[in-house]
Amino acid sequence: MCKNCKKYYITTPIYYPSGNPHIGHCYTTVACDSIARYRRMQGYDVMFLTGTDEHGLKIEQKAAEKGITPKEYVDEIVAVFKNLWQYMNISYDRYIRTTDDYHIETVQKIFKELYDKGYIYKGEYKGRYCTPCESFWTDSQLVDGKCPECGRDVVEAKEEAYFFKMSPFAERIEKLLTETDYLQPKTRATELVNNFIKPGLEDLCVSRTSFKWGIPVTFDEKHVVYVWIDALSNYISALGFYNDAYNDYDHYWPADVHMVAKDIMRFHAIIWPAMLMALDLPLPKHLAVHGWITFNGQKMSKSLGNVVDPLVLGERYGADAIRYHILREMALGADSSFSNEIMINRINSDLANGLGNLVSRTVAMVDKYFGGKLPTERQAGEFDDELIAAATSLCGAVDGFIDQTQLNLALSEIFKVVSRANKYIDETAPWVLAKDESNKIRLATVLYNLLDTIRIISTLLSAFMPTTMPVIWEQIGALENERTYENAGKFGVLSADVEVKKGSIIFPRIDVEKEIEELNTIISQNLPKEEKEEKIEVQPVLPEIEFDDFAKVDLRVAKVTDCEKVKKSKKLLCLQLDDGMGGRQVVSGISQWYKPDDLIGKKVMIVANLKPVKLCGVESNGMICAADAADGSAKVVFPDQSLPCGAKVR
RNA sequence: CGCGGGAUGGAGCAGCUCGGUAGCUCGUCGGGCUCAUAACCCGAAGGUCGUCAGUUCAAAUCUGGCUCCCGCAACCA
Repeated sequence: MCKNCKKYYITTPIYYPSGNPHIGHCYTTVACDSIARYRRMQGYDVMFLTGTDEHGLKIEQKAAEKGITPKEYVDEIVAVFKNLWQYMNISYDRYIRTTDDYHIETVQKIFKELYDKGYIYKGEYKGRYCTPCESFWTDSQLVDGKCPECGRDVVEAKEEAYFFKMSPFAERIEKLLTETDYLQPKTRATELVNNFIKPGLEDLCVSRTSFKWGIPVTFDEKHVVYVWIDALSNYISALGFYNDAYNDYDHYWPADVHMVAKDIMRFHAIIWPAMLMALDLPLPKHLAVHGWITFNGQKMSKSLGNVVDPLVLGERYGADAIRYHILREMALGADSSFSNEIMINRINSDLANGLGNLVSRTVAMVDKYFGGKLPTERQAGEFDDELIAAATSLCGAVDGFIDQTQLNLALSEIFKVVSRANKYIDETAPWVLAKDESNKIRLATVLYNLLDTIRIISTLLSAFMPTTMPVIWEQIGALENERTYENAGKFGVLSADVEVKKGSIIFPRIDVEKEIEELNTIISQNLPKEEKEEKIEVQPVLPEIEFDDFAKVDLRVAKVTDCEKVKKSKKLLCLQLDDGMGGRQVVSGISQWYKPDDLIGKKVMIVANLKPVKLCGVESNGMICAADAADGSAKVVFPDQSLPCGAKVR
């Protein structure tokens, strides 16, 4: 490692291993990997960190379901993650697990320091408590004011908890978001400021007593550290901050880039800076936020059966093709759609037709016209300058986009040169030159220019597609000292008598229709299996009640006379009902599954004597009976449509 | 009246800061070429730039109203 070089520290989030990795995990990781590789190529002393966030209630529960310890459970999944990263050729320097001893040590020390400094204080977490279940619920989780798990009464209760005081940092954080280039893209800054900072930063609950699978608070053993301080600290514990496992904190911190998906932007944009401020540590330089990968327009979801297994795709098309596709498709900040068709078309047009074919035809001509080895004489000609200019200026353009973490644009620049080179072949028509022996020198020049352009392209692309570029180097005869970053801005680097080696096709063209059919088959094969497995977990029957208890619930039949979406809400429909008693208005959270027209005119069952409440400012007098479907949606329970409005259900 | 982003040829996007021939990729159609992975190159068709009004000699671009989408927050009683 070069001591004089500038350092570069880049991180992915640490992923939560409550399930296997999917293509979304791949995006962040592949993007970071590409940047890390590019920086290394530029001569930076790079530290590239990834890992897993292994504590918490959900892991504890998942492990219990399988009858193994939480550690055994995460060990299994972490192996899957690491296997995928190996397959995708991820060059991380360090892999942190929050269950590692040194991380635990760091978190405990940080927690204590924040406590000693007065930023963490012991307080009370107020909520509704169900004693038999030993669980806290928020008001919104309660079902009819009772425990959603056992249906028993809950009591207003307080749980002891530690809180992190964030308000002292509000002003500095607001400035960080609005006045610096910390957040990329910056468009999201206003959103954060308006939603969280302006209303006043609330103190953050940073410990729990309700589960055990976490890092114990050293000075109060019944508490475990809750996710924020545990997970976010990984970025410095991995460097040896407050532990002896590593000792390069001083060298690498602050991070140059934390890359995250938009769902965890908030924690990295507000809580993490607040923690660092409280600890008096320097802040990371950039937070790069990218969007979701959507599948055929829908958000990825297991129940939709659209979770794309990166390994399956990789086996079919190669890890680099997958890497290329997700990097090329995803713009900083925006969502990007993923579908088999988009991916295959992209691979075909850019990789097979564009780059792969360029290499193939160039090498084939050198082989055919010169037996694989170029003569050393040259003769410049028309079109050369334009190609050379495009090739030599490429490196600078790519640098610029890498600096802004705009990898899709960097790739776009590179492929413009691929196109330019293909055009150059048409302009110079080597096959015509080859017909006349007197043009041999010119022909050699044209082919040399092409080879050297490919050398530049493939050098720059090697950060993005590390597996296949060496194959290209092999074919165009680029030696190790020729395919360096320094040479990416220069022309005429390949030796004059360069020798090519015809090889296999680098990116085979994919038969779109056939392939999509096969992928659909794979997906549909997986679907029924998943659906069977996903038969809903039948909730345990609630404790016995007396008839009198049931009689308290007044169920009625009512007809939907009108129905509309509650504006500014995603889930709520506002229904006007004819209940045979003059009508009433009910709000119901089924907007995702029912359009107003689906319900108007239908008769439904309602709970008629529920205490009225306001939802999103709209009054609701009762509730529509609905049941959970296997796919997680809700379905309204429709009574016999001939029943009169107001009929009592018994 | 919670906050923010968006609506541009069939699809996906750029252009809007600093008004003045509407650009790119894919797709479609026509032509060229034959070195190459039926790939490559050239050309064409296709857009009243969401809607209504205003400012202006001139608006995709500036101003205001409206409609619809998408995030965030809140909300499945």
